[in-house]
Amino acid sequence: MHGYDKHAFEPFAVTVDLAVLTLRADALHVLLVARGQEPYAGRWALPGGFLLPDESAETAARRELAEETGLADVTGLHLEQLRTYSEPGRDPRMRVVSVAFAALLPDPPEPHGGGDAAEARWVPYDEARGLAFDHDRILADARDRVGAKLEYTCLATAFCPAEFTLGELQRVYETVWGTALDRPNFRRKVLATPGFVEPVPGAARLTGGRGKPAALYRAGPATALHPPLLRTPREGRPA
Amino acid sequence: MHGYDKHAFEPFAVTVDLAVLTLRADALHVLLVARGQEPYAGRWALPGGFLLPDESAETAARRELAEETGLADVTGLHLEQLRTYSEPGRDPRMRVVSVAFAALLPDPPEPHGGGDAAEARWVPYDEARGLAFDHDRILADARDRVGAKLEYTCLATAFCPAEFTLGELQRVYETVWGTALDRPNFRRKVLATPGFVEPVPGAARLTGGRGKPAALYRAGPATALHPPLLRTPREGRPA
DNA sequence: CCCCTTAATAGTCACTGCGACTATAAAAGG
DNA sequence: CCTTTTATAGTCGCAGTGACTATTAAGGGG
Repeated sequence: MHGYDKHAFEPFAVTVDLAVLTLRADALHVLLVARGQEPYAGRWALPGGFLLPDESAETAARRELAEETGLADVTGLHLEQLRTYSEPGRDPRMRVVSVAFAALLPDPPEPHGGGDAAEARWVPYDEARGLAFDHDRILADARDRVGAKLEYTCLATAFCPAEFTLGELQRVYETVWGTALDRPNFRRKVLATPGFVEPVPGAARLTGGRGKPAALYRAGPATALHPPLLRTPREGRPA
Repeated sequence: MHGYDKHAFEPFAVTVDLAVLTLRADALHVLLVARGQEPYAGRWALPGGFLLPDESAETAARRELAEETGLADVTGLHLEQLRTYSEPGRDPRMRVVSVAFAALLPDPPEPHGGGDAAEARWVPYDEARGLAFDHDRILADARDRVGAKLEYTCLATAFCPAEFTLGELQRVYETVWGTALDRPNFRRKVLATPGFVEPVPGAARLTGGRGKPAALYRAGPATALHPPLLRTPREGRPA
């Protein structure tokens, strides 16, 4: 009850764990670091670390994100608090309470070795199993949360660069959800939602693609989708 | 990271804070306790307390819920982890990291004095302002989360007793959302969602109400609402 | 240079879900 | 017997959307 002299309390170690997600080659990838020491030495784990004395969990998460990705500016990146994992046995050494975050990156930096991690790699989501601690669960929760928020928020643009085509935006949905979407219907829906995307004044993408050049869009001011873009899959996976 | 010998770490106090919500007289109420000591002595606060050494946050939250409500069995009650509040200045005495939960009660127990709280009261949500610490924000977050989850989950039944009428279920939505809903449309929507509610074999509520006796329903096995029950208000508040 | 492929964009059609509304049924109270 | 209250049944029309076809504009290969 908030009365420190009425109840003894145990000190806990508090960490943040980050599920850093991005899209590489039309597949959802997650940033993993190799553990160099026990426990779980040699296993892959989510990046993370301890809270410093004057940090909030959000501040610590953004600091870790900058360290691990090597990116100079992480201020614009979407950071989402998932939940806190506090089961007594989740770290075999001591009580560690961990606040988990999901981070969404538009352009993944190269397979780097930033921060103090021995090794860091982008791993396809489907191959990221057998992680250290309870990180399998944290990663699954991150994907669930992001997938759900795609339905009723404008979160998808967080996976896209500043200017993007509707095809790229659609591929975000298809990749995270693992379903194929009808292109004209997706287009109609996105453009009918005010503030979701806005066209870049006078531009079209030309020599890059194979087909007809697509118009470029920017993320709009809207944050919620009304009505939502519901997950109703067709049969196949995206080509 | 996660290498304890590479980085020093600060020990933190970890608490849980509970936004215990219920419906009394067609108004959303929250359980508050009066603080007896500094800081915020005399102010109202959300119930909560420290994690014990062998407890997860969920376990501690359920223990606190039982202590504060005085209920013998809290196993069936819905407990929802909101998020973790960890800003450095949120407790003036020391670093306290708090995992916040929302708890939903069907039948509120009488204005009790359970647990070790000096005084505990049910307070209408609209009058619960000026709480201690950052509890105003936690409470607002709780209401937002519950309101949002009513849209796309079957959470509303957590506010109802084991057997309830569709009118009671509708009043949950109207009270939490603060909007009036069309009764025939609500009924059609709920009954069209498989697994949301199921009729009690042979029962109807008789002498209690004023009008035609309503059929009784139980919560069904479904957990998600597809498609969702979107918040589209009419003009007035419920009578 | 023509044609095939690829991808973006435009448009159609029908069905579903839902908001708005009206009508009927079954109780209590005066 | 009437009014009031609440539950239940049903109707109508529109918006959103799934499924589908057509057209446009690029690149690549013969």
